[in-house]
Parts: sequence; C-alpha cells; structure tokens
Amino acid sequence: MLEAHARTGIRNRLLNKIGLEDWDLIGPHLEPVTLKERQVIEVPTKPITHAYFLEIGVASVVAVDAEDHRIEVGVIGYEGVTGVPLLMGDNRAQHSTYMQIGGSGHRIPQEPLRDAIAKSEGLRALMLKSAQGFLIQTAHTALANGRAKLEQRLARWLLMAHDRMTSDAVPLTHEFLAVMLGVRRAGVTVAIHGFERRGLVTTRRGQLTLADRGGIEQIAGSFYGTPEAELKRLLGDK
Amino acid sequence: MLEAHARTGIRNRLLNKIGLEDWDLIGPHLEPVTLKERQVIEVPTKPITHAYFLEIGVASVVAVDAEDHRIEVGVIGYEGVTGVPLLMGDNRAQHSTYMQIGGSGHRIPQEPLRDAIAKSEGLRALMLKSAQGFLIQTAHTALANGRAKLEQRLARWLLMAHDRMTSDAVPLTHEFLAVMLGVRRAGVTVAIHGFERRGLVTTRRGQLTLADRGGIEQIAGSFYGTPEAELKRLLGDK
DNA sequence: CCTTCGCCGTACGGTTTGGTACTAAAAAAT
DNA sequence: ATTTTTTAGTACCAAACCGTACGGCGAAGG
Repeated sequence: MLEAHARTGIRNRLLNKIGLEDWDLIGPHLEPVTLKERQVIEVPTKPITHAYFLEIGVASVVAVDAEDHRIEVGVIGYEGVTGVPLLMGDNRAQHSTYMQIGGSGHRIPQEPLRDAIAKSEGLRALMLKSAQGFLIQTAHTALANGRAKLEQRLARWLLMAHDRMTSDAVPLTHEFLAVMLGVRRAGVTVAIHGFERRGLVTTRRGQLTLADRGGIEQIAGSFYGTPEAELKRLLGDK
Repeated sequence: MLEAHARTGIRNRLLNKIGLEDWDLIGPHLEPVTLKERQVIEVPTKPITHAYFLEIGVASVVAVDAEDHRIEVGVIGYEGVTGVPLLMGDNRAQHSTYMQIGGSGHRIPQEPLRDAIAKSEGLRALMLKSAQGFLIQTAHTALANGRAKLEQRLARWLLMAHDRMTSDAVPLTHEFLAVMLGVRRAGVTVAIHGFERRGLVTTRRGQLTLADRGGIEQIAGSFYGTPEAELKRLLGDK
C-alpha cells in the first residue's frame, strides 16, 4: 500500500494487461480521475492532452461534420481507453468525446503515453489491438446506422452500454439517446415505450433499467455482438 | 532498369512516402499485380495473406454480420493499402474486401510487412497514419449512413471513388452501388436519374460519368470532405 | 408551497425509403 | 441471328421516420 503505483484495484482491462516489464513506462504517469456525466474529454480539431483509461462509466465518441451533423461512432468503457488517435501516432482529436455515464478512471498525458508505445513493442501491440477493436466497433456502427431500424439500434446501444456498466440502470434522458443514435427524441420515446410494454426495460424520468437483457439481445439480433466477440479474441478471454 | 526493385513509376502514395532507409524492408517483397473488377482481396474471418498497395482502381471494404446484412465501411485506392488490420498487429480479416473498380498495384505478403513495421519506427508511423485515415473515413461513413439522405450518400460515394480514379467514368451497375450504400437498387436508379436530369452525370448501361463534380459536391455537402482533408494532414500534401 | 424548467407522452402530416414486381432495353451467349 | 441474361426504368403500397408542436407531469429551486 506504500507502493506509489500499485496495480491493486485496477479494473481497466488494458492497464491490467500491461506486462510488469512495461508498467514503469505507464504507471508513474497515471493520475486517478473522477469523471462526471457530460464531462468533455476531447474536442474536435483540438489536441488530445490525455488518454483516459476508464474504470467506471461510459464515454461516447461522436463524429461531427462542418454542418453540425453528429452521431455516435463508438463507446468506450473499462475495456478500453480514450484517445485512440494517440495510439496511432496522431494527437489531434477528430471527434467529440465525453462521458455519457459518469464514472472514474486513470488518465495519462499524451506525451509519456506515446513515448511508452514507441519504446515497448509489447505495450504497442496491446494498444493497437485495442484500437483495432475500436475500429471494428465503428465499422459495425456504420453497418447498424445504414441497415438497422431504430429499435434495433436502440437495443444495440443499450447492450453496449450495459456491457460497460455495473448496474442495470442507464441514467440517460431520451434526448441524449436520440443524439447518440442520430434520430428524433420522440422516436426514442416511442421505441422505449415499446420495450417497456414487452417487459424488456422499466423506466423512470431520466433513467431506464434493463429488465430482460436476453429479450433486448433478440431485438438487436446480429447488429450486436461481433465487435464484442472480436475484442475478446484480440485481448484474450477473461 | 536493371534494378530489381526500382521505385520509378510507383503511384501509390504510401509506397512513395517510404524513406530510402526503409525501402529494403518493403521493396524486395513487392509483387506487381493486376486487379480485376470483383476480385476478392479479403474474406471475413479468414487470414489476410497479403496487403495490396493499389496504384489504379478502387477497393471496397464491406462489413458483414451474421445475418448477412452488409454495407461498405470504406474505400481504398492509390492513397492507401488494404489489410488495415495487419498494420494494427492483427492478421484476421473482419470485412469483405474486393475490387470495385479494376486496376493494379503491388502486393506484399503479410509476414514481411509485419516484420518491417515492427523493425522500422518510421515505416510504422507511416502505416499507422494511413490506418488512422481509414478509421476517420469509417467514422464518417457511420455519420453519413445515419444522417444523410440517399442522394447525399450517393454523391459522397461518387466523389470518393472519383478521387481515386484517373477517369470520370465509373463502371458500375446500380445494383453494386446499392449494395455499397445499403439501399434498394431501385432507389439508386431514381437518384441517378435525378443527377442526370440536373446535368451532374451522364449514364450508360453499367457506367456513370461525372459531368459536374462541383454540383455533386454541393449535394454531398459536408458529408464529403473531412476524411479527405484529414488524410492530407496526416500524410502531408503533395 | 408554489413556480419554473426539463423531460416525456403523444399526435399529425409529410417525406423518404423499403419491398416487390413487372417490363423494356441492352448486352452477351449460343 | 436468335435466345438468354443482365441491367435499368417505373410503379405501387406500406412502413419507418422526420419535423414540429403542444400539453402534462415530475423534479428542482425559490
């Protein structure tokens, strides 16, 4: 417990997978952080100052274009790290990244992280596999956006969020879900209502609780699952 | 001309950017290839055997799920290389990749490529920037799929293909465009008809020719352009 | 306690796109 | 040259979704 950078109690899957021989490159630079809902982590076109290894909570990565069209292209939780471009040698944020569900984690400034990745092949391999996992997730978001119906996309989102949460309660308004999915707020309301009627979720103002995950998986069908399975393959089971 | 691995006449932007000091890692392994329309380059879940540095032609990367939903998540031409997962340390194909418009290029077996990337930091940086460019493209495909109308998406696709072609003629059937965009063939026919009426394209059976690129850019609006600008930033102008 | 504000339920017309299908025209095959 | 196959034009109804809007209800704050 006197050990300054002990790894006990670390839940982030990437940090946990860093080999002992590489820990000195990362551990000393980590800073524990609390992350509130809506906390901004990256702003488009601006430099990425830190990478956040999440422990608790869910971050949204939202692509934005010049005419302010926006849509979520990926979510990040305890299984990953924000600042994917840093892992690829770029330090500029493309997308808007912010906490969708509050939590905590450890952050590291971009420079020591990039140094560490440059120095250690093992660390680099780990981080790139994580980035690859994110790329797969983004590709499947493109697939779902193009081919799935609102209900399926909502189900997919709930499942992905749920995977990254410790509770079944998703503390989000319909408005925010609508922004993520790129649809009308009213459309989300109706879809959730449908879920509720079928006993898949229960709702309260500003909150939605998964009641029947299996049923939600059925609705999402094959729009959910592939990126999750691939991440498992890339990073090993456990 | 006696030089076995001369770099003269190479149009691929990545190959052109490889430093002289790294060329020995790549050049000797390159094999010139002709790539016909519909030629398959990668098959989902199977190992990636080669990376293809395209010179001419356009490859489509198509995500497929377990229920056979499919949609294009990116295109690759002379500016890039297929087999993005290889650059990230993975050798398994997630997506279906095939030539949408025939051409030619040079291919390299996956092993020497991965070795080269492991050995040379400069080469690695170059390849990862290319991968980052592809990730940005995929994210914007997700954005367009979720928010843009059929006409806008068609315009975006035509512009991206045109950027990678030497001619204005796109030798594709409506059917294939429909698969790329994940829409009905009939929808594509109607949209193209609209473009034609406005003088943006001319058509022949199995072929479509861009007549007014500026007009097509107007239709695509901000759904087109960001990934292209970012790739320029990542790889430098020229 | 009462007001204010944010969130949700609902509605309605309009647009876009999907599913399907039939025919014509062009190209390819025999 | 004739047949077969592929591609394109068109049409029709149905479903999904958008834009918009308005009222109610719960929560927070004065």
